[in-house]
Amino acid sequence: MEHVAARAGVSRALVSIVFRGVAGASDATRERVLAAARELDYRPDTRASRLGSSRTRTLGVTFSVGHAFHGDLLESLYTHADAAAYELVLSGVTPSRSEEAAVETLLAERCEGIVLLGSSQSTAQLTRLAARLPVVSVLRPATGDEIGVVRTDDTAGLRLAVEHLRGLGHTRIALLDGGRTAGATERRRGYRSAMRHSPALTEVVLPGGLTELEGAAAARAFVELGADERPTAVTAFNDRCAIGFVDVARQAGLRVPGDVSVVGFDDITEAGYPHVALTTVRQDAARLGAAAVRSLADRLDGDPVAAGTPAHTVIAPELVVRSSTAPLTGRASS
Amino acid sequence: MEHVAARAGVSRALVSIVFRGVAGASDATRERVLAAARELDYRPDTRASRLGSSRTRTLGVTFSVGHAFHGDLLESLYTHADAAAYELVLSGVTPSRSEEAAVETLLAERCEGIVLLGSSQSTAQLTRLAARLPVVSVLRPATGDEIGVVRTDDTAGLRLAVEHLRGLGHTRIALLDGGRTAGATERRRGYRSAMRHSPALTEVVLPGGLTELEGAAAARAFVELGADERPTAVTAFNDRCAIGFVDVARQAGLRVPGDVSVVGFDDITEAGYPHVALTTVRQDAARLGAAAVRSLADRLDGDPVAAGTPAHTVIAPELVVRSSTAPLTGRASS
DNA sequence: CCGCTAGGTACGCTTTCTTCA
DNA sequence: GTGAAGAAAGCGTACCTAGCG
Repeated sequence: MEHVAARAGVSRALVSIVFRGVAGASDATRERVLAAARELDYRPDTRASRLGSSRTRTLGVTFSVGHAFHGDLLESLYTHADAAAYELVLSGVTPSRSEEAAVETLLAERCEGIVLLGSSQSTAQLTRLAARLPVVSVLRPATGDEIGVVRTDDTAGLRLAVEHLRGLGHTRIALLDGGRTAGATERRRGYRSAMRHSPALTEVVLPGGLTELEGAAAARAFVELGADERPTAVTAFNDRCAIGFVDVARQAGLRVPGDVSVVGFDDITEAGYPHVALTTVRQDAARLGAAAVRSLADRLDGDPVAAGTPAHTVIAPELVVRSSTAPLTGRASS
Repeated sequence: MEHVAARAGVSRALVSIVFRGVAGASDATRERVLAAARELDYRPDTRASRLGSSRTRTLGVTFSVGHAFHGDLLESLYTHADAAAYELVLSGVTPSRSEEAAVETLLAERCEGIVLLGSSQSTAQLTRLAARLPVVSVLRPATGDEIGVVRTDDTAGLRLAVEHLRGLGHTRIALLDGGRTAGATERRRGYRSAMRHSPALTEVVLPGGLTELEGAAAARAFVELGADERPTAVTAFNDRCAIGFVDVARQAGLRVPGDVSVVGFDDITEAGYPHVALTTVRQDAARLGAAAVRSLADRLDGDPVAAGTPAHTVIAPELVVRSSTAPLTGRASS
């Protein structure tokens, strides 16, 4: 920094002013400083700047590595954090690296707030963490006043799915359940409430899960059902589960959507590929990420309204109709 | 830190010694300090520790968010960095956040070395970066003495695939090419050299790519080929491409492996699912990650042998035979 | 020699102050 | 009033030295 100051013929304080982008330097000087920095290949040391200032302006994020939808969320988080003048520090969760460990490193980095993507921590753990610094849980509903929540209206999402299938004439509609995964309870509730809305509908809940593997297993169970009692439509916990289901159903000779209509959840990139063309309930990654950053930024930047109990932002899902669903035909099963 | 010292009845220097895990404190004191820290919920500030010491003991990693195989690599990197007493700082690449930007933030964090996963930077950029600090490119071959490379032997991988198919009696074997992606050139070379090994083999190169989308497109082109000239086997750029190909081929009425055998590359988790059961060339994520960390650690920890030209580590791939390949039958096409 | 204290400097910045043109 | 210099304190550690029992 001193070298840059010397080269630009200014004081070190000026260099600091220029790099922080605050007022106090003329455009000419600003350009001179930046030129000197470029020539010396200098860039401010983020460790030192965070130490020096009272604020670190850093948000921590835990995410599951290799999780497609988390990738979409990260993209949105990067964009909105940048716009709000925050930096992101990432901490990955892997089969051998727990979410707790990931959070530990974020705390040691002294980030000011934490975004948890699809957290699997207990409410007690979340509450303890939220007592320490602002926390927002994305995709996972959480109780407690201290913790911000940003999620899709899962219940409404499943209602959309069921309504869509009912509108196509289906009455026996199965749910591929998500078990104890984040959001699964809400989706089950949405399914049940939509199904009970009309007495003509028959509920069938099959164990599903997060991945194609569980969708495939569910499809095998589905095929085992006699043609008479077999549902004519299925709404899955998520897209990957739906895709696994479709694969195995087709391998077993069922036509999709001819014999069974399938609806997913998330709208991951793959769902939109022409050869997949999965009808699904879209979660809006862009808005989820924006809301997560806003939740933390509002609290950190001292918005007195937000300072109290953090809001629970629930974003409306959207049904995306593609080619995995079709009207019920006379012969429901082959 | 001062509070912890006071609570444990020791000096600040002792607290530092305990948390750095260096010699100079008795076990009893060590326990007392840790207990005090636990009670006060104290943990050392990594920003400050890195500032204070001459070494940051930090490795930067760029990766593509949502990329399944990068997730596997990250897991391995976390494990081995930890073992080598380095911390990892992650910087994600997204459609709207370039690899250059990702590297910038890593440099500003003052990490001591950089791991690039599937870099798409030019050789000139890589060379410039490598002149600044130790760099290792994983999955992407790179020329230049300054830059470490850790990759799978892509050429050998495609030879394995072709040999496997030839051993099953196939002679018309197509390649779904990866274009300009990292490693594609090497795989193409492996394909060509293996095919030319035997005059009986007929080369067919179709444009493929990284995702199911491109595999699906290749399958459409494949189906268009007359049954006579249509290859009986396909080796794809990677698993996702292979999976897209299989999906569309089956939708078009071709049997896999009855009418066409398919080999992938990578061995992503999905390839091993029973309903997918893709024969593929496995890249060993665990060893790739280990080698990447070792490459940097050797150079950083002053191993005089490694200090010169960093090694190019090439890891042997392994053929994993599942159910997407079968012997050529009398009627090669339906 | 070990375990420890006490006090210092260093790290690379931020931030605030006063001063000057 | 605005742009800038220069000084000084501080951030939370690491690390060193001197010294004590």
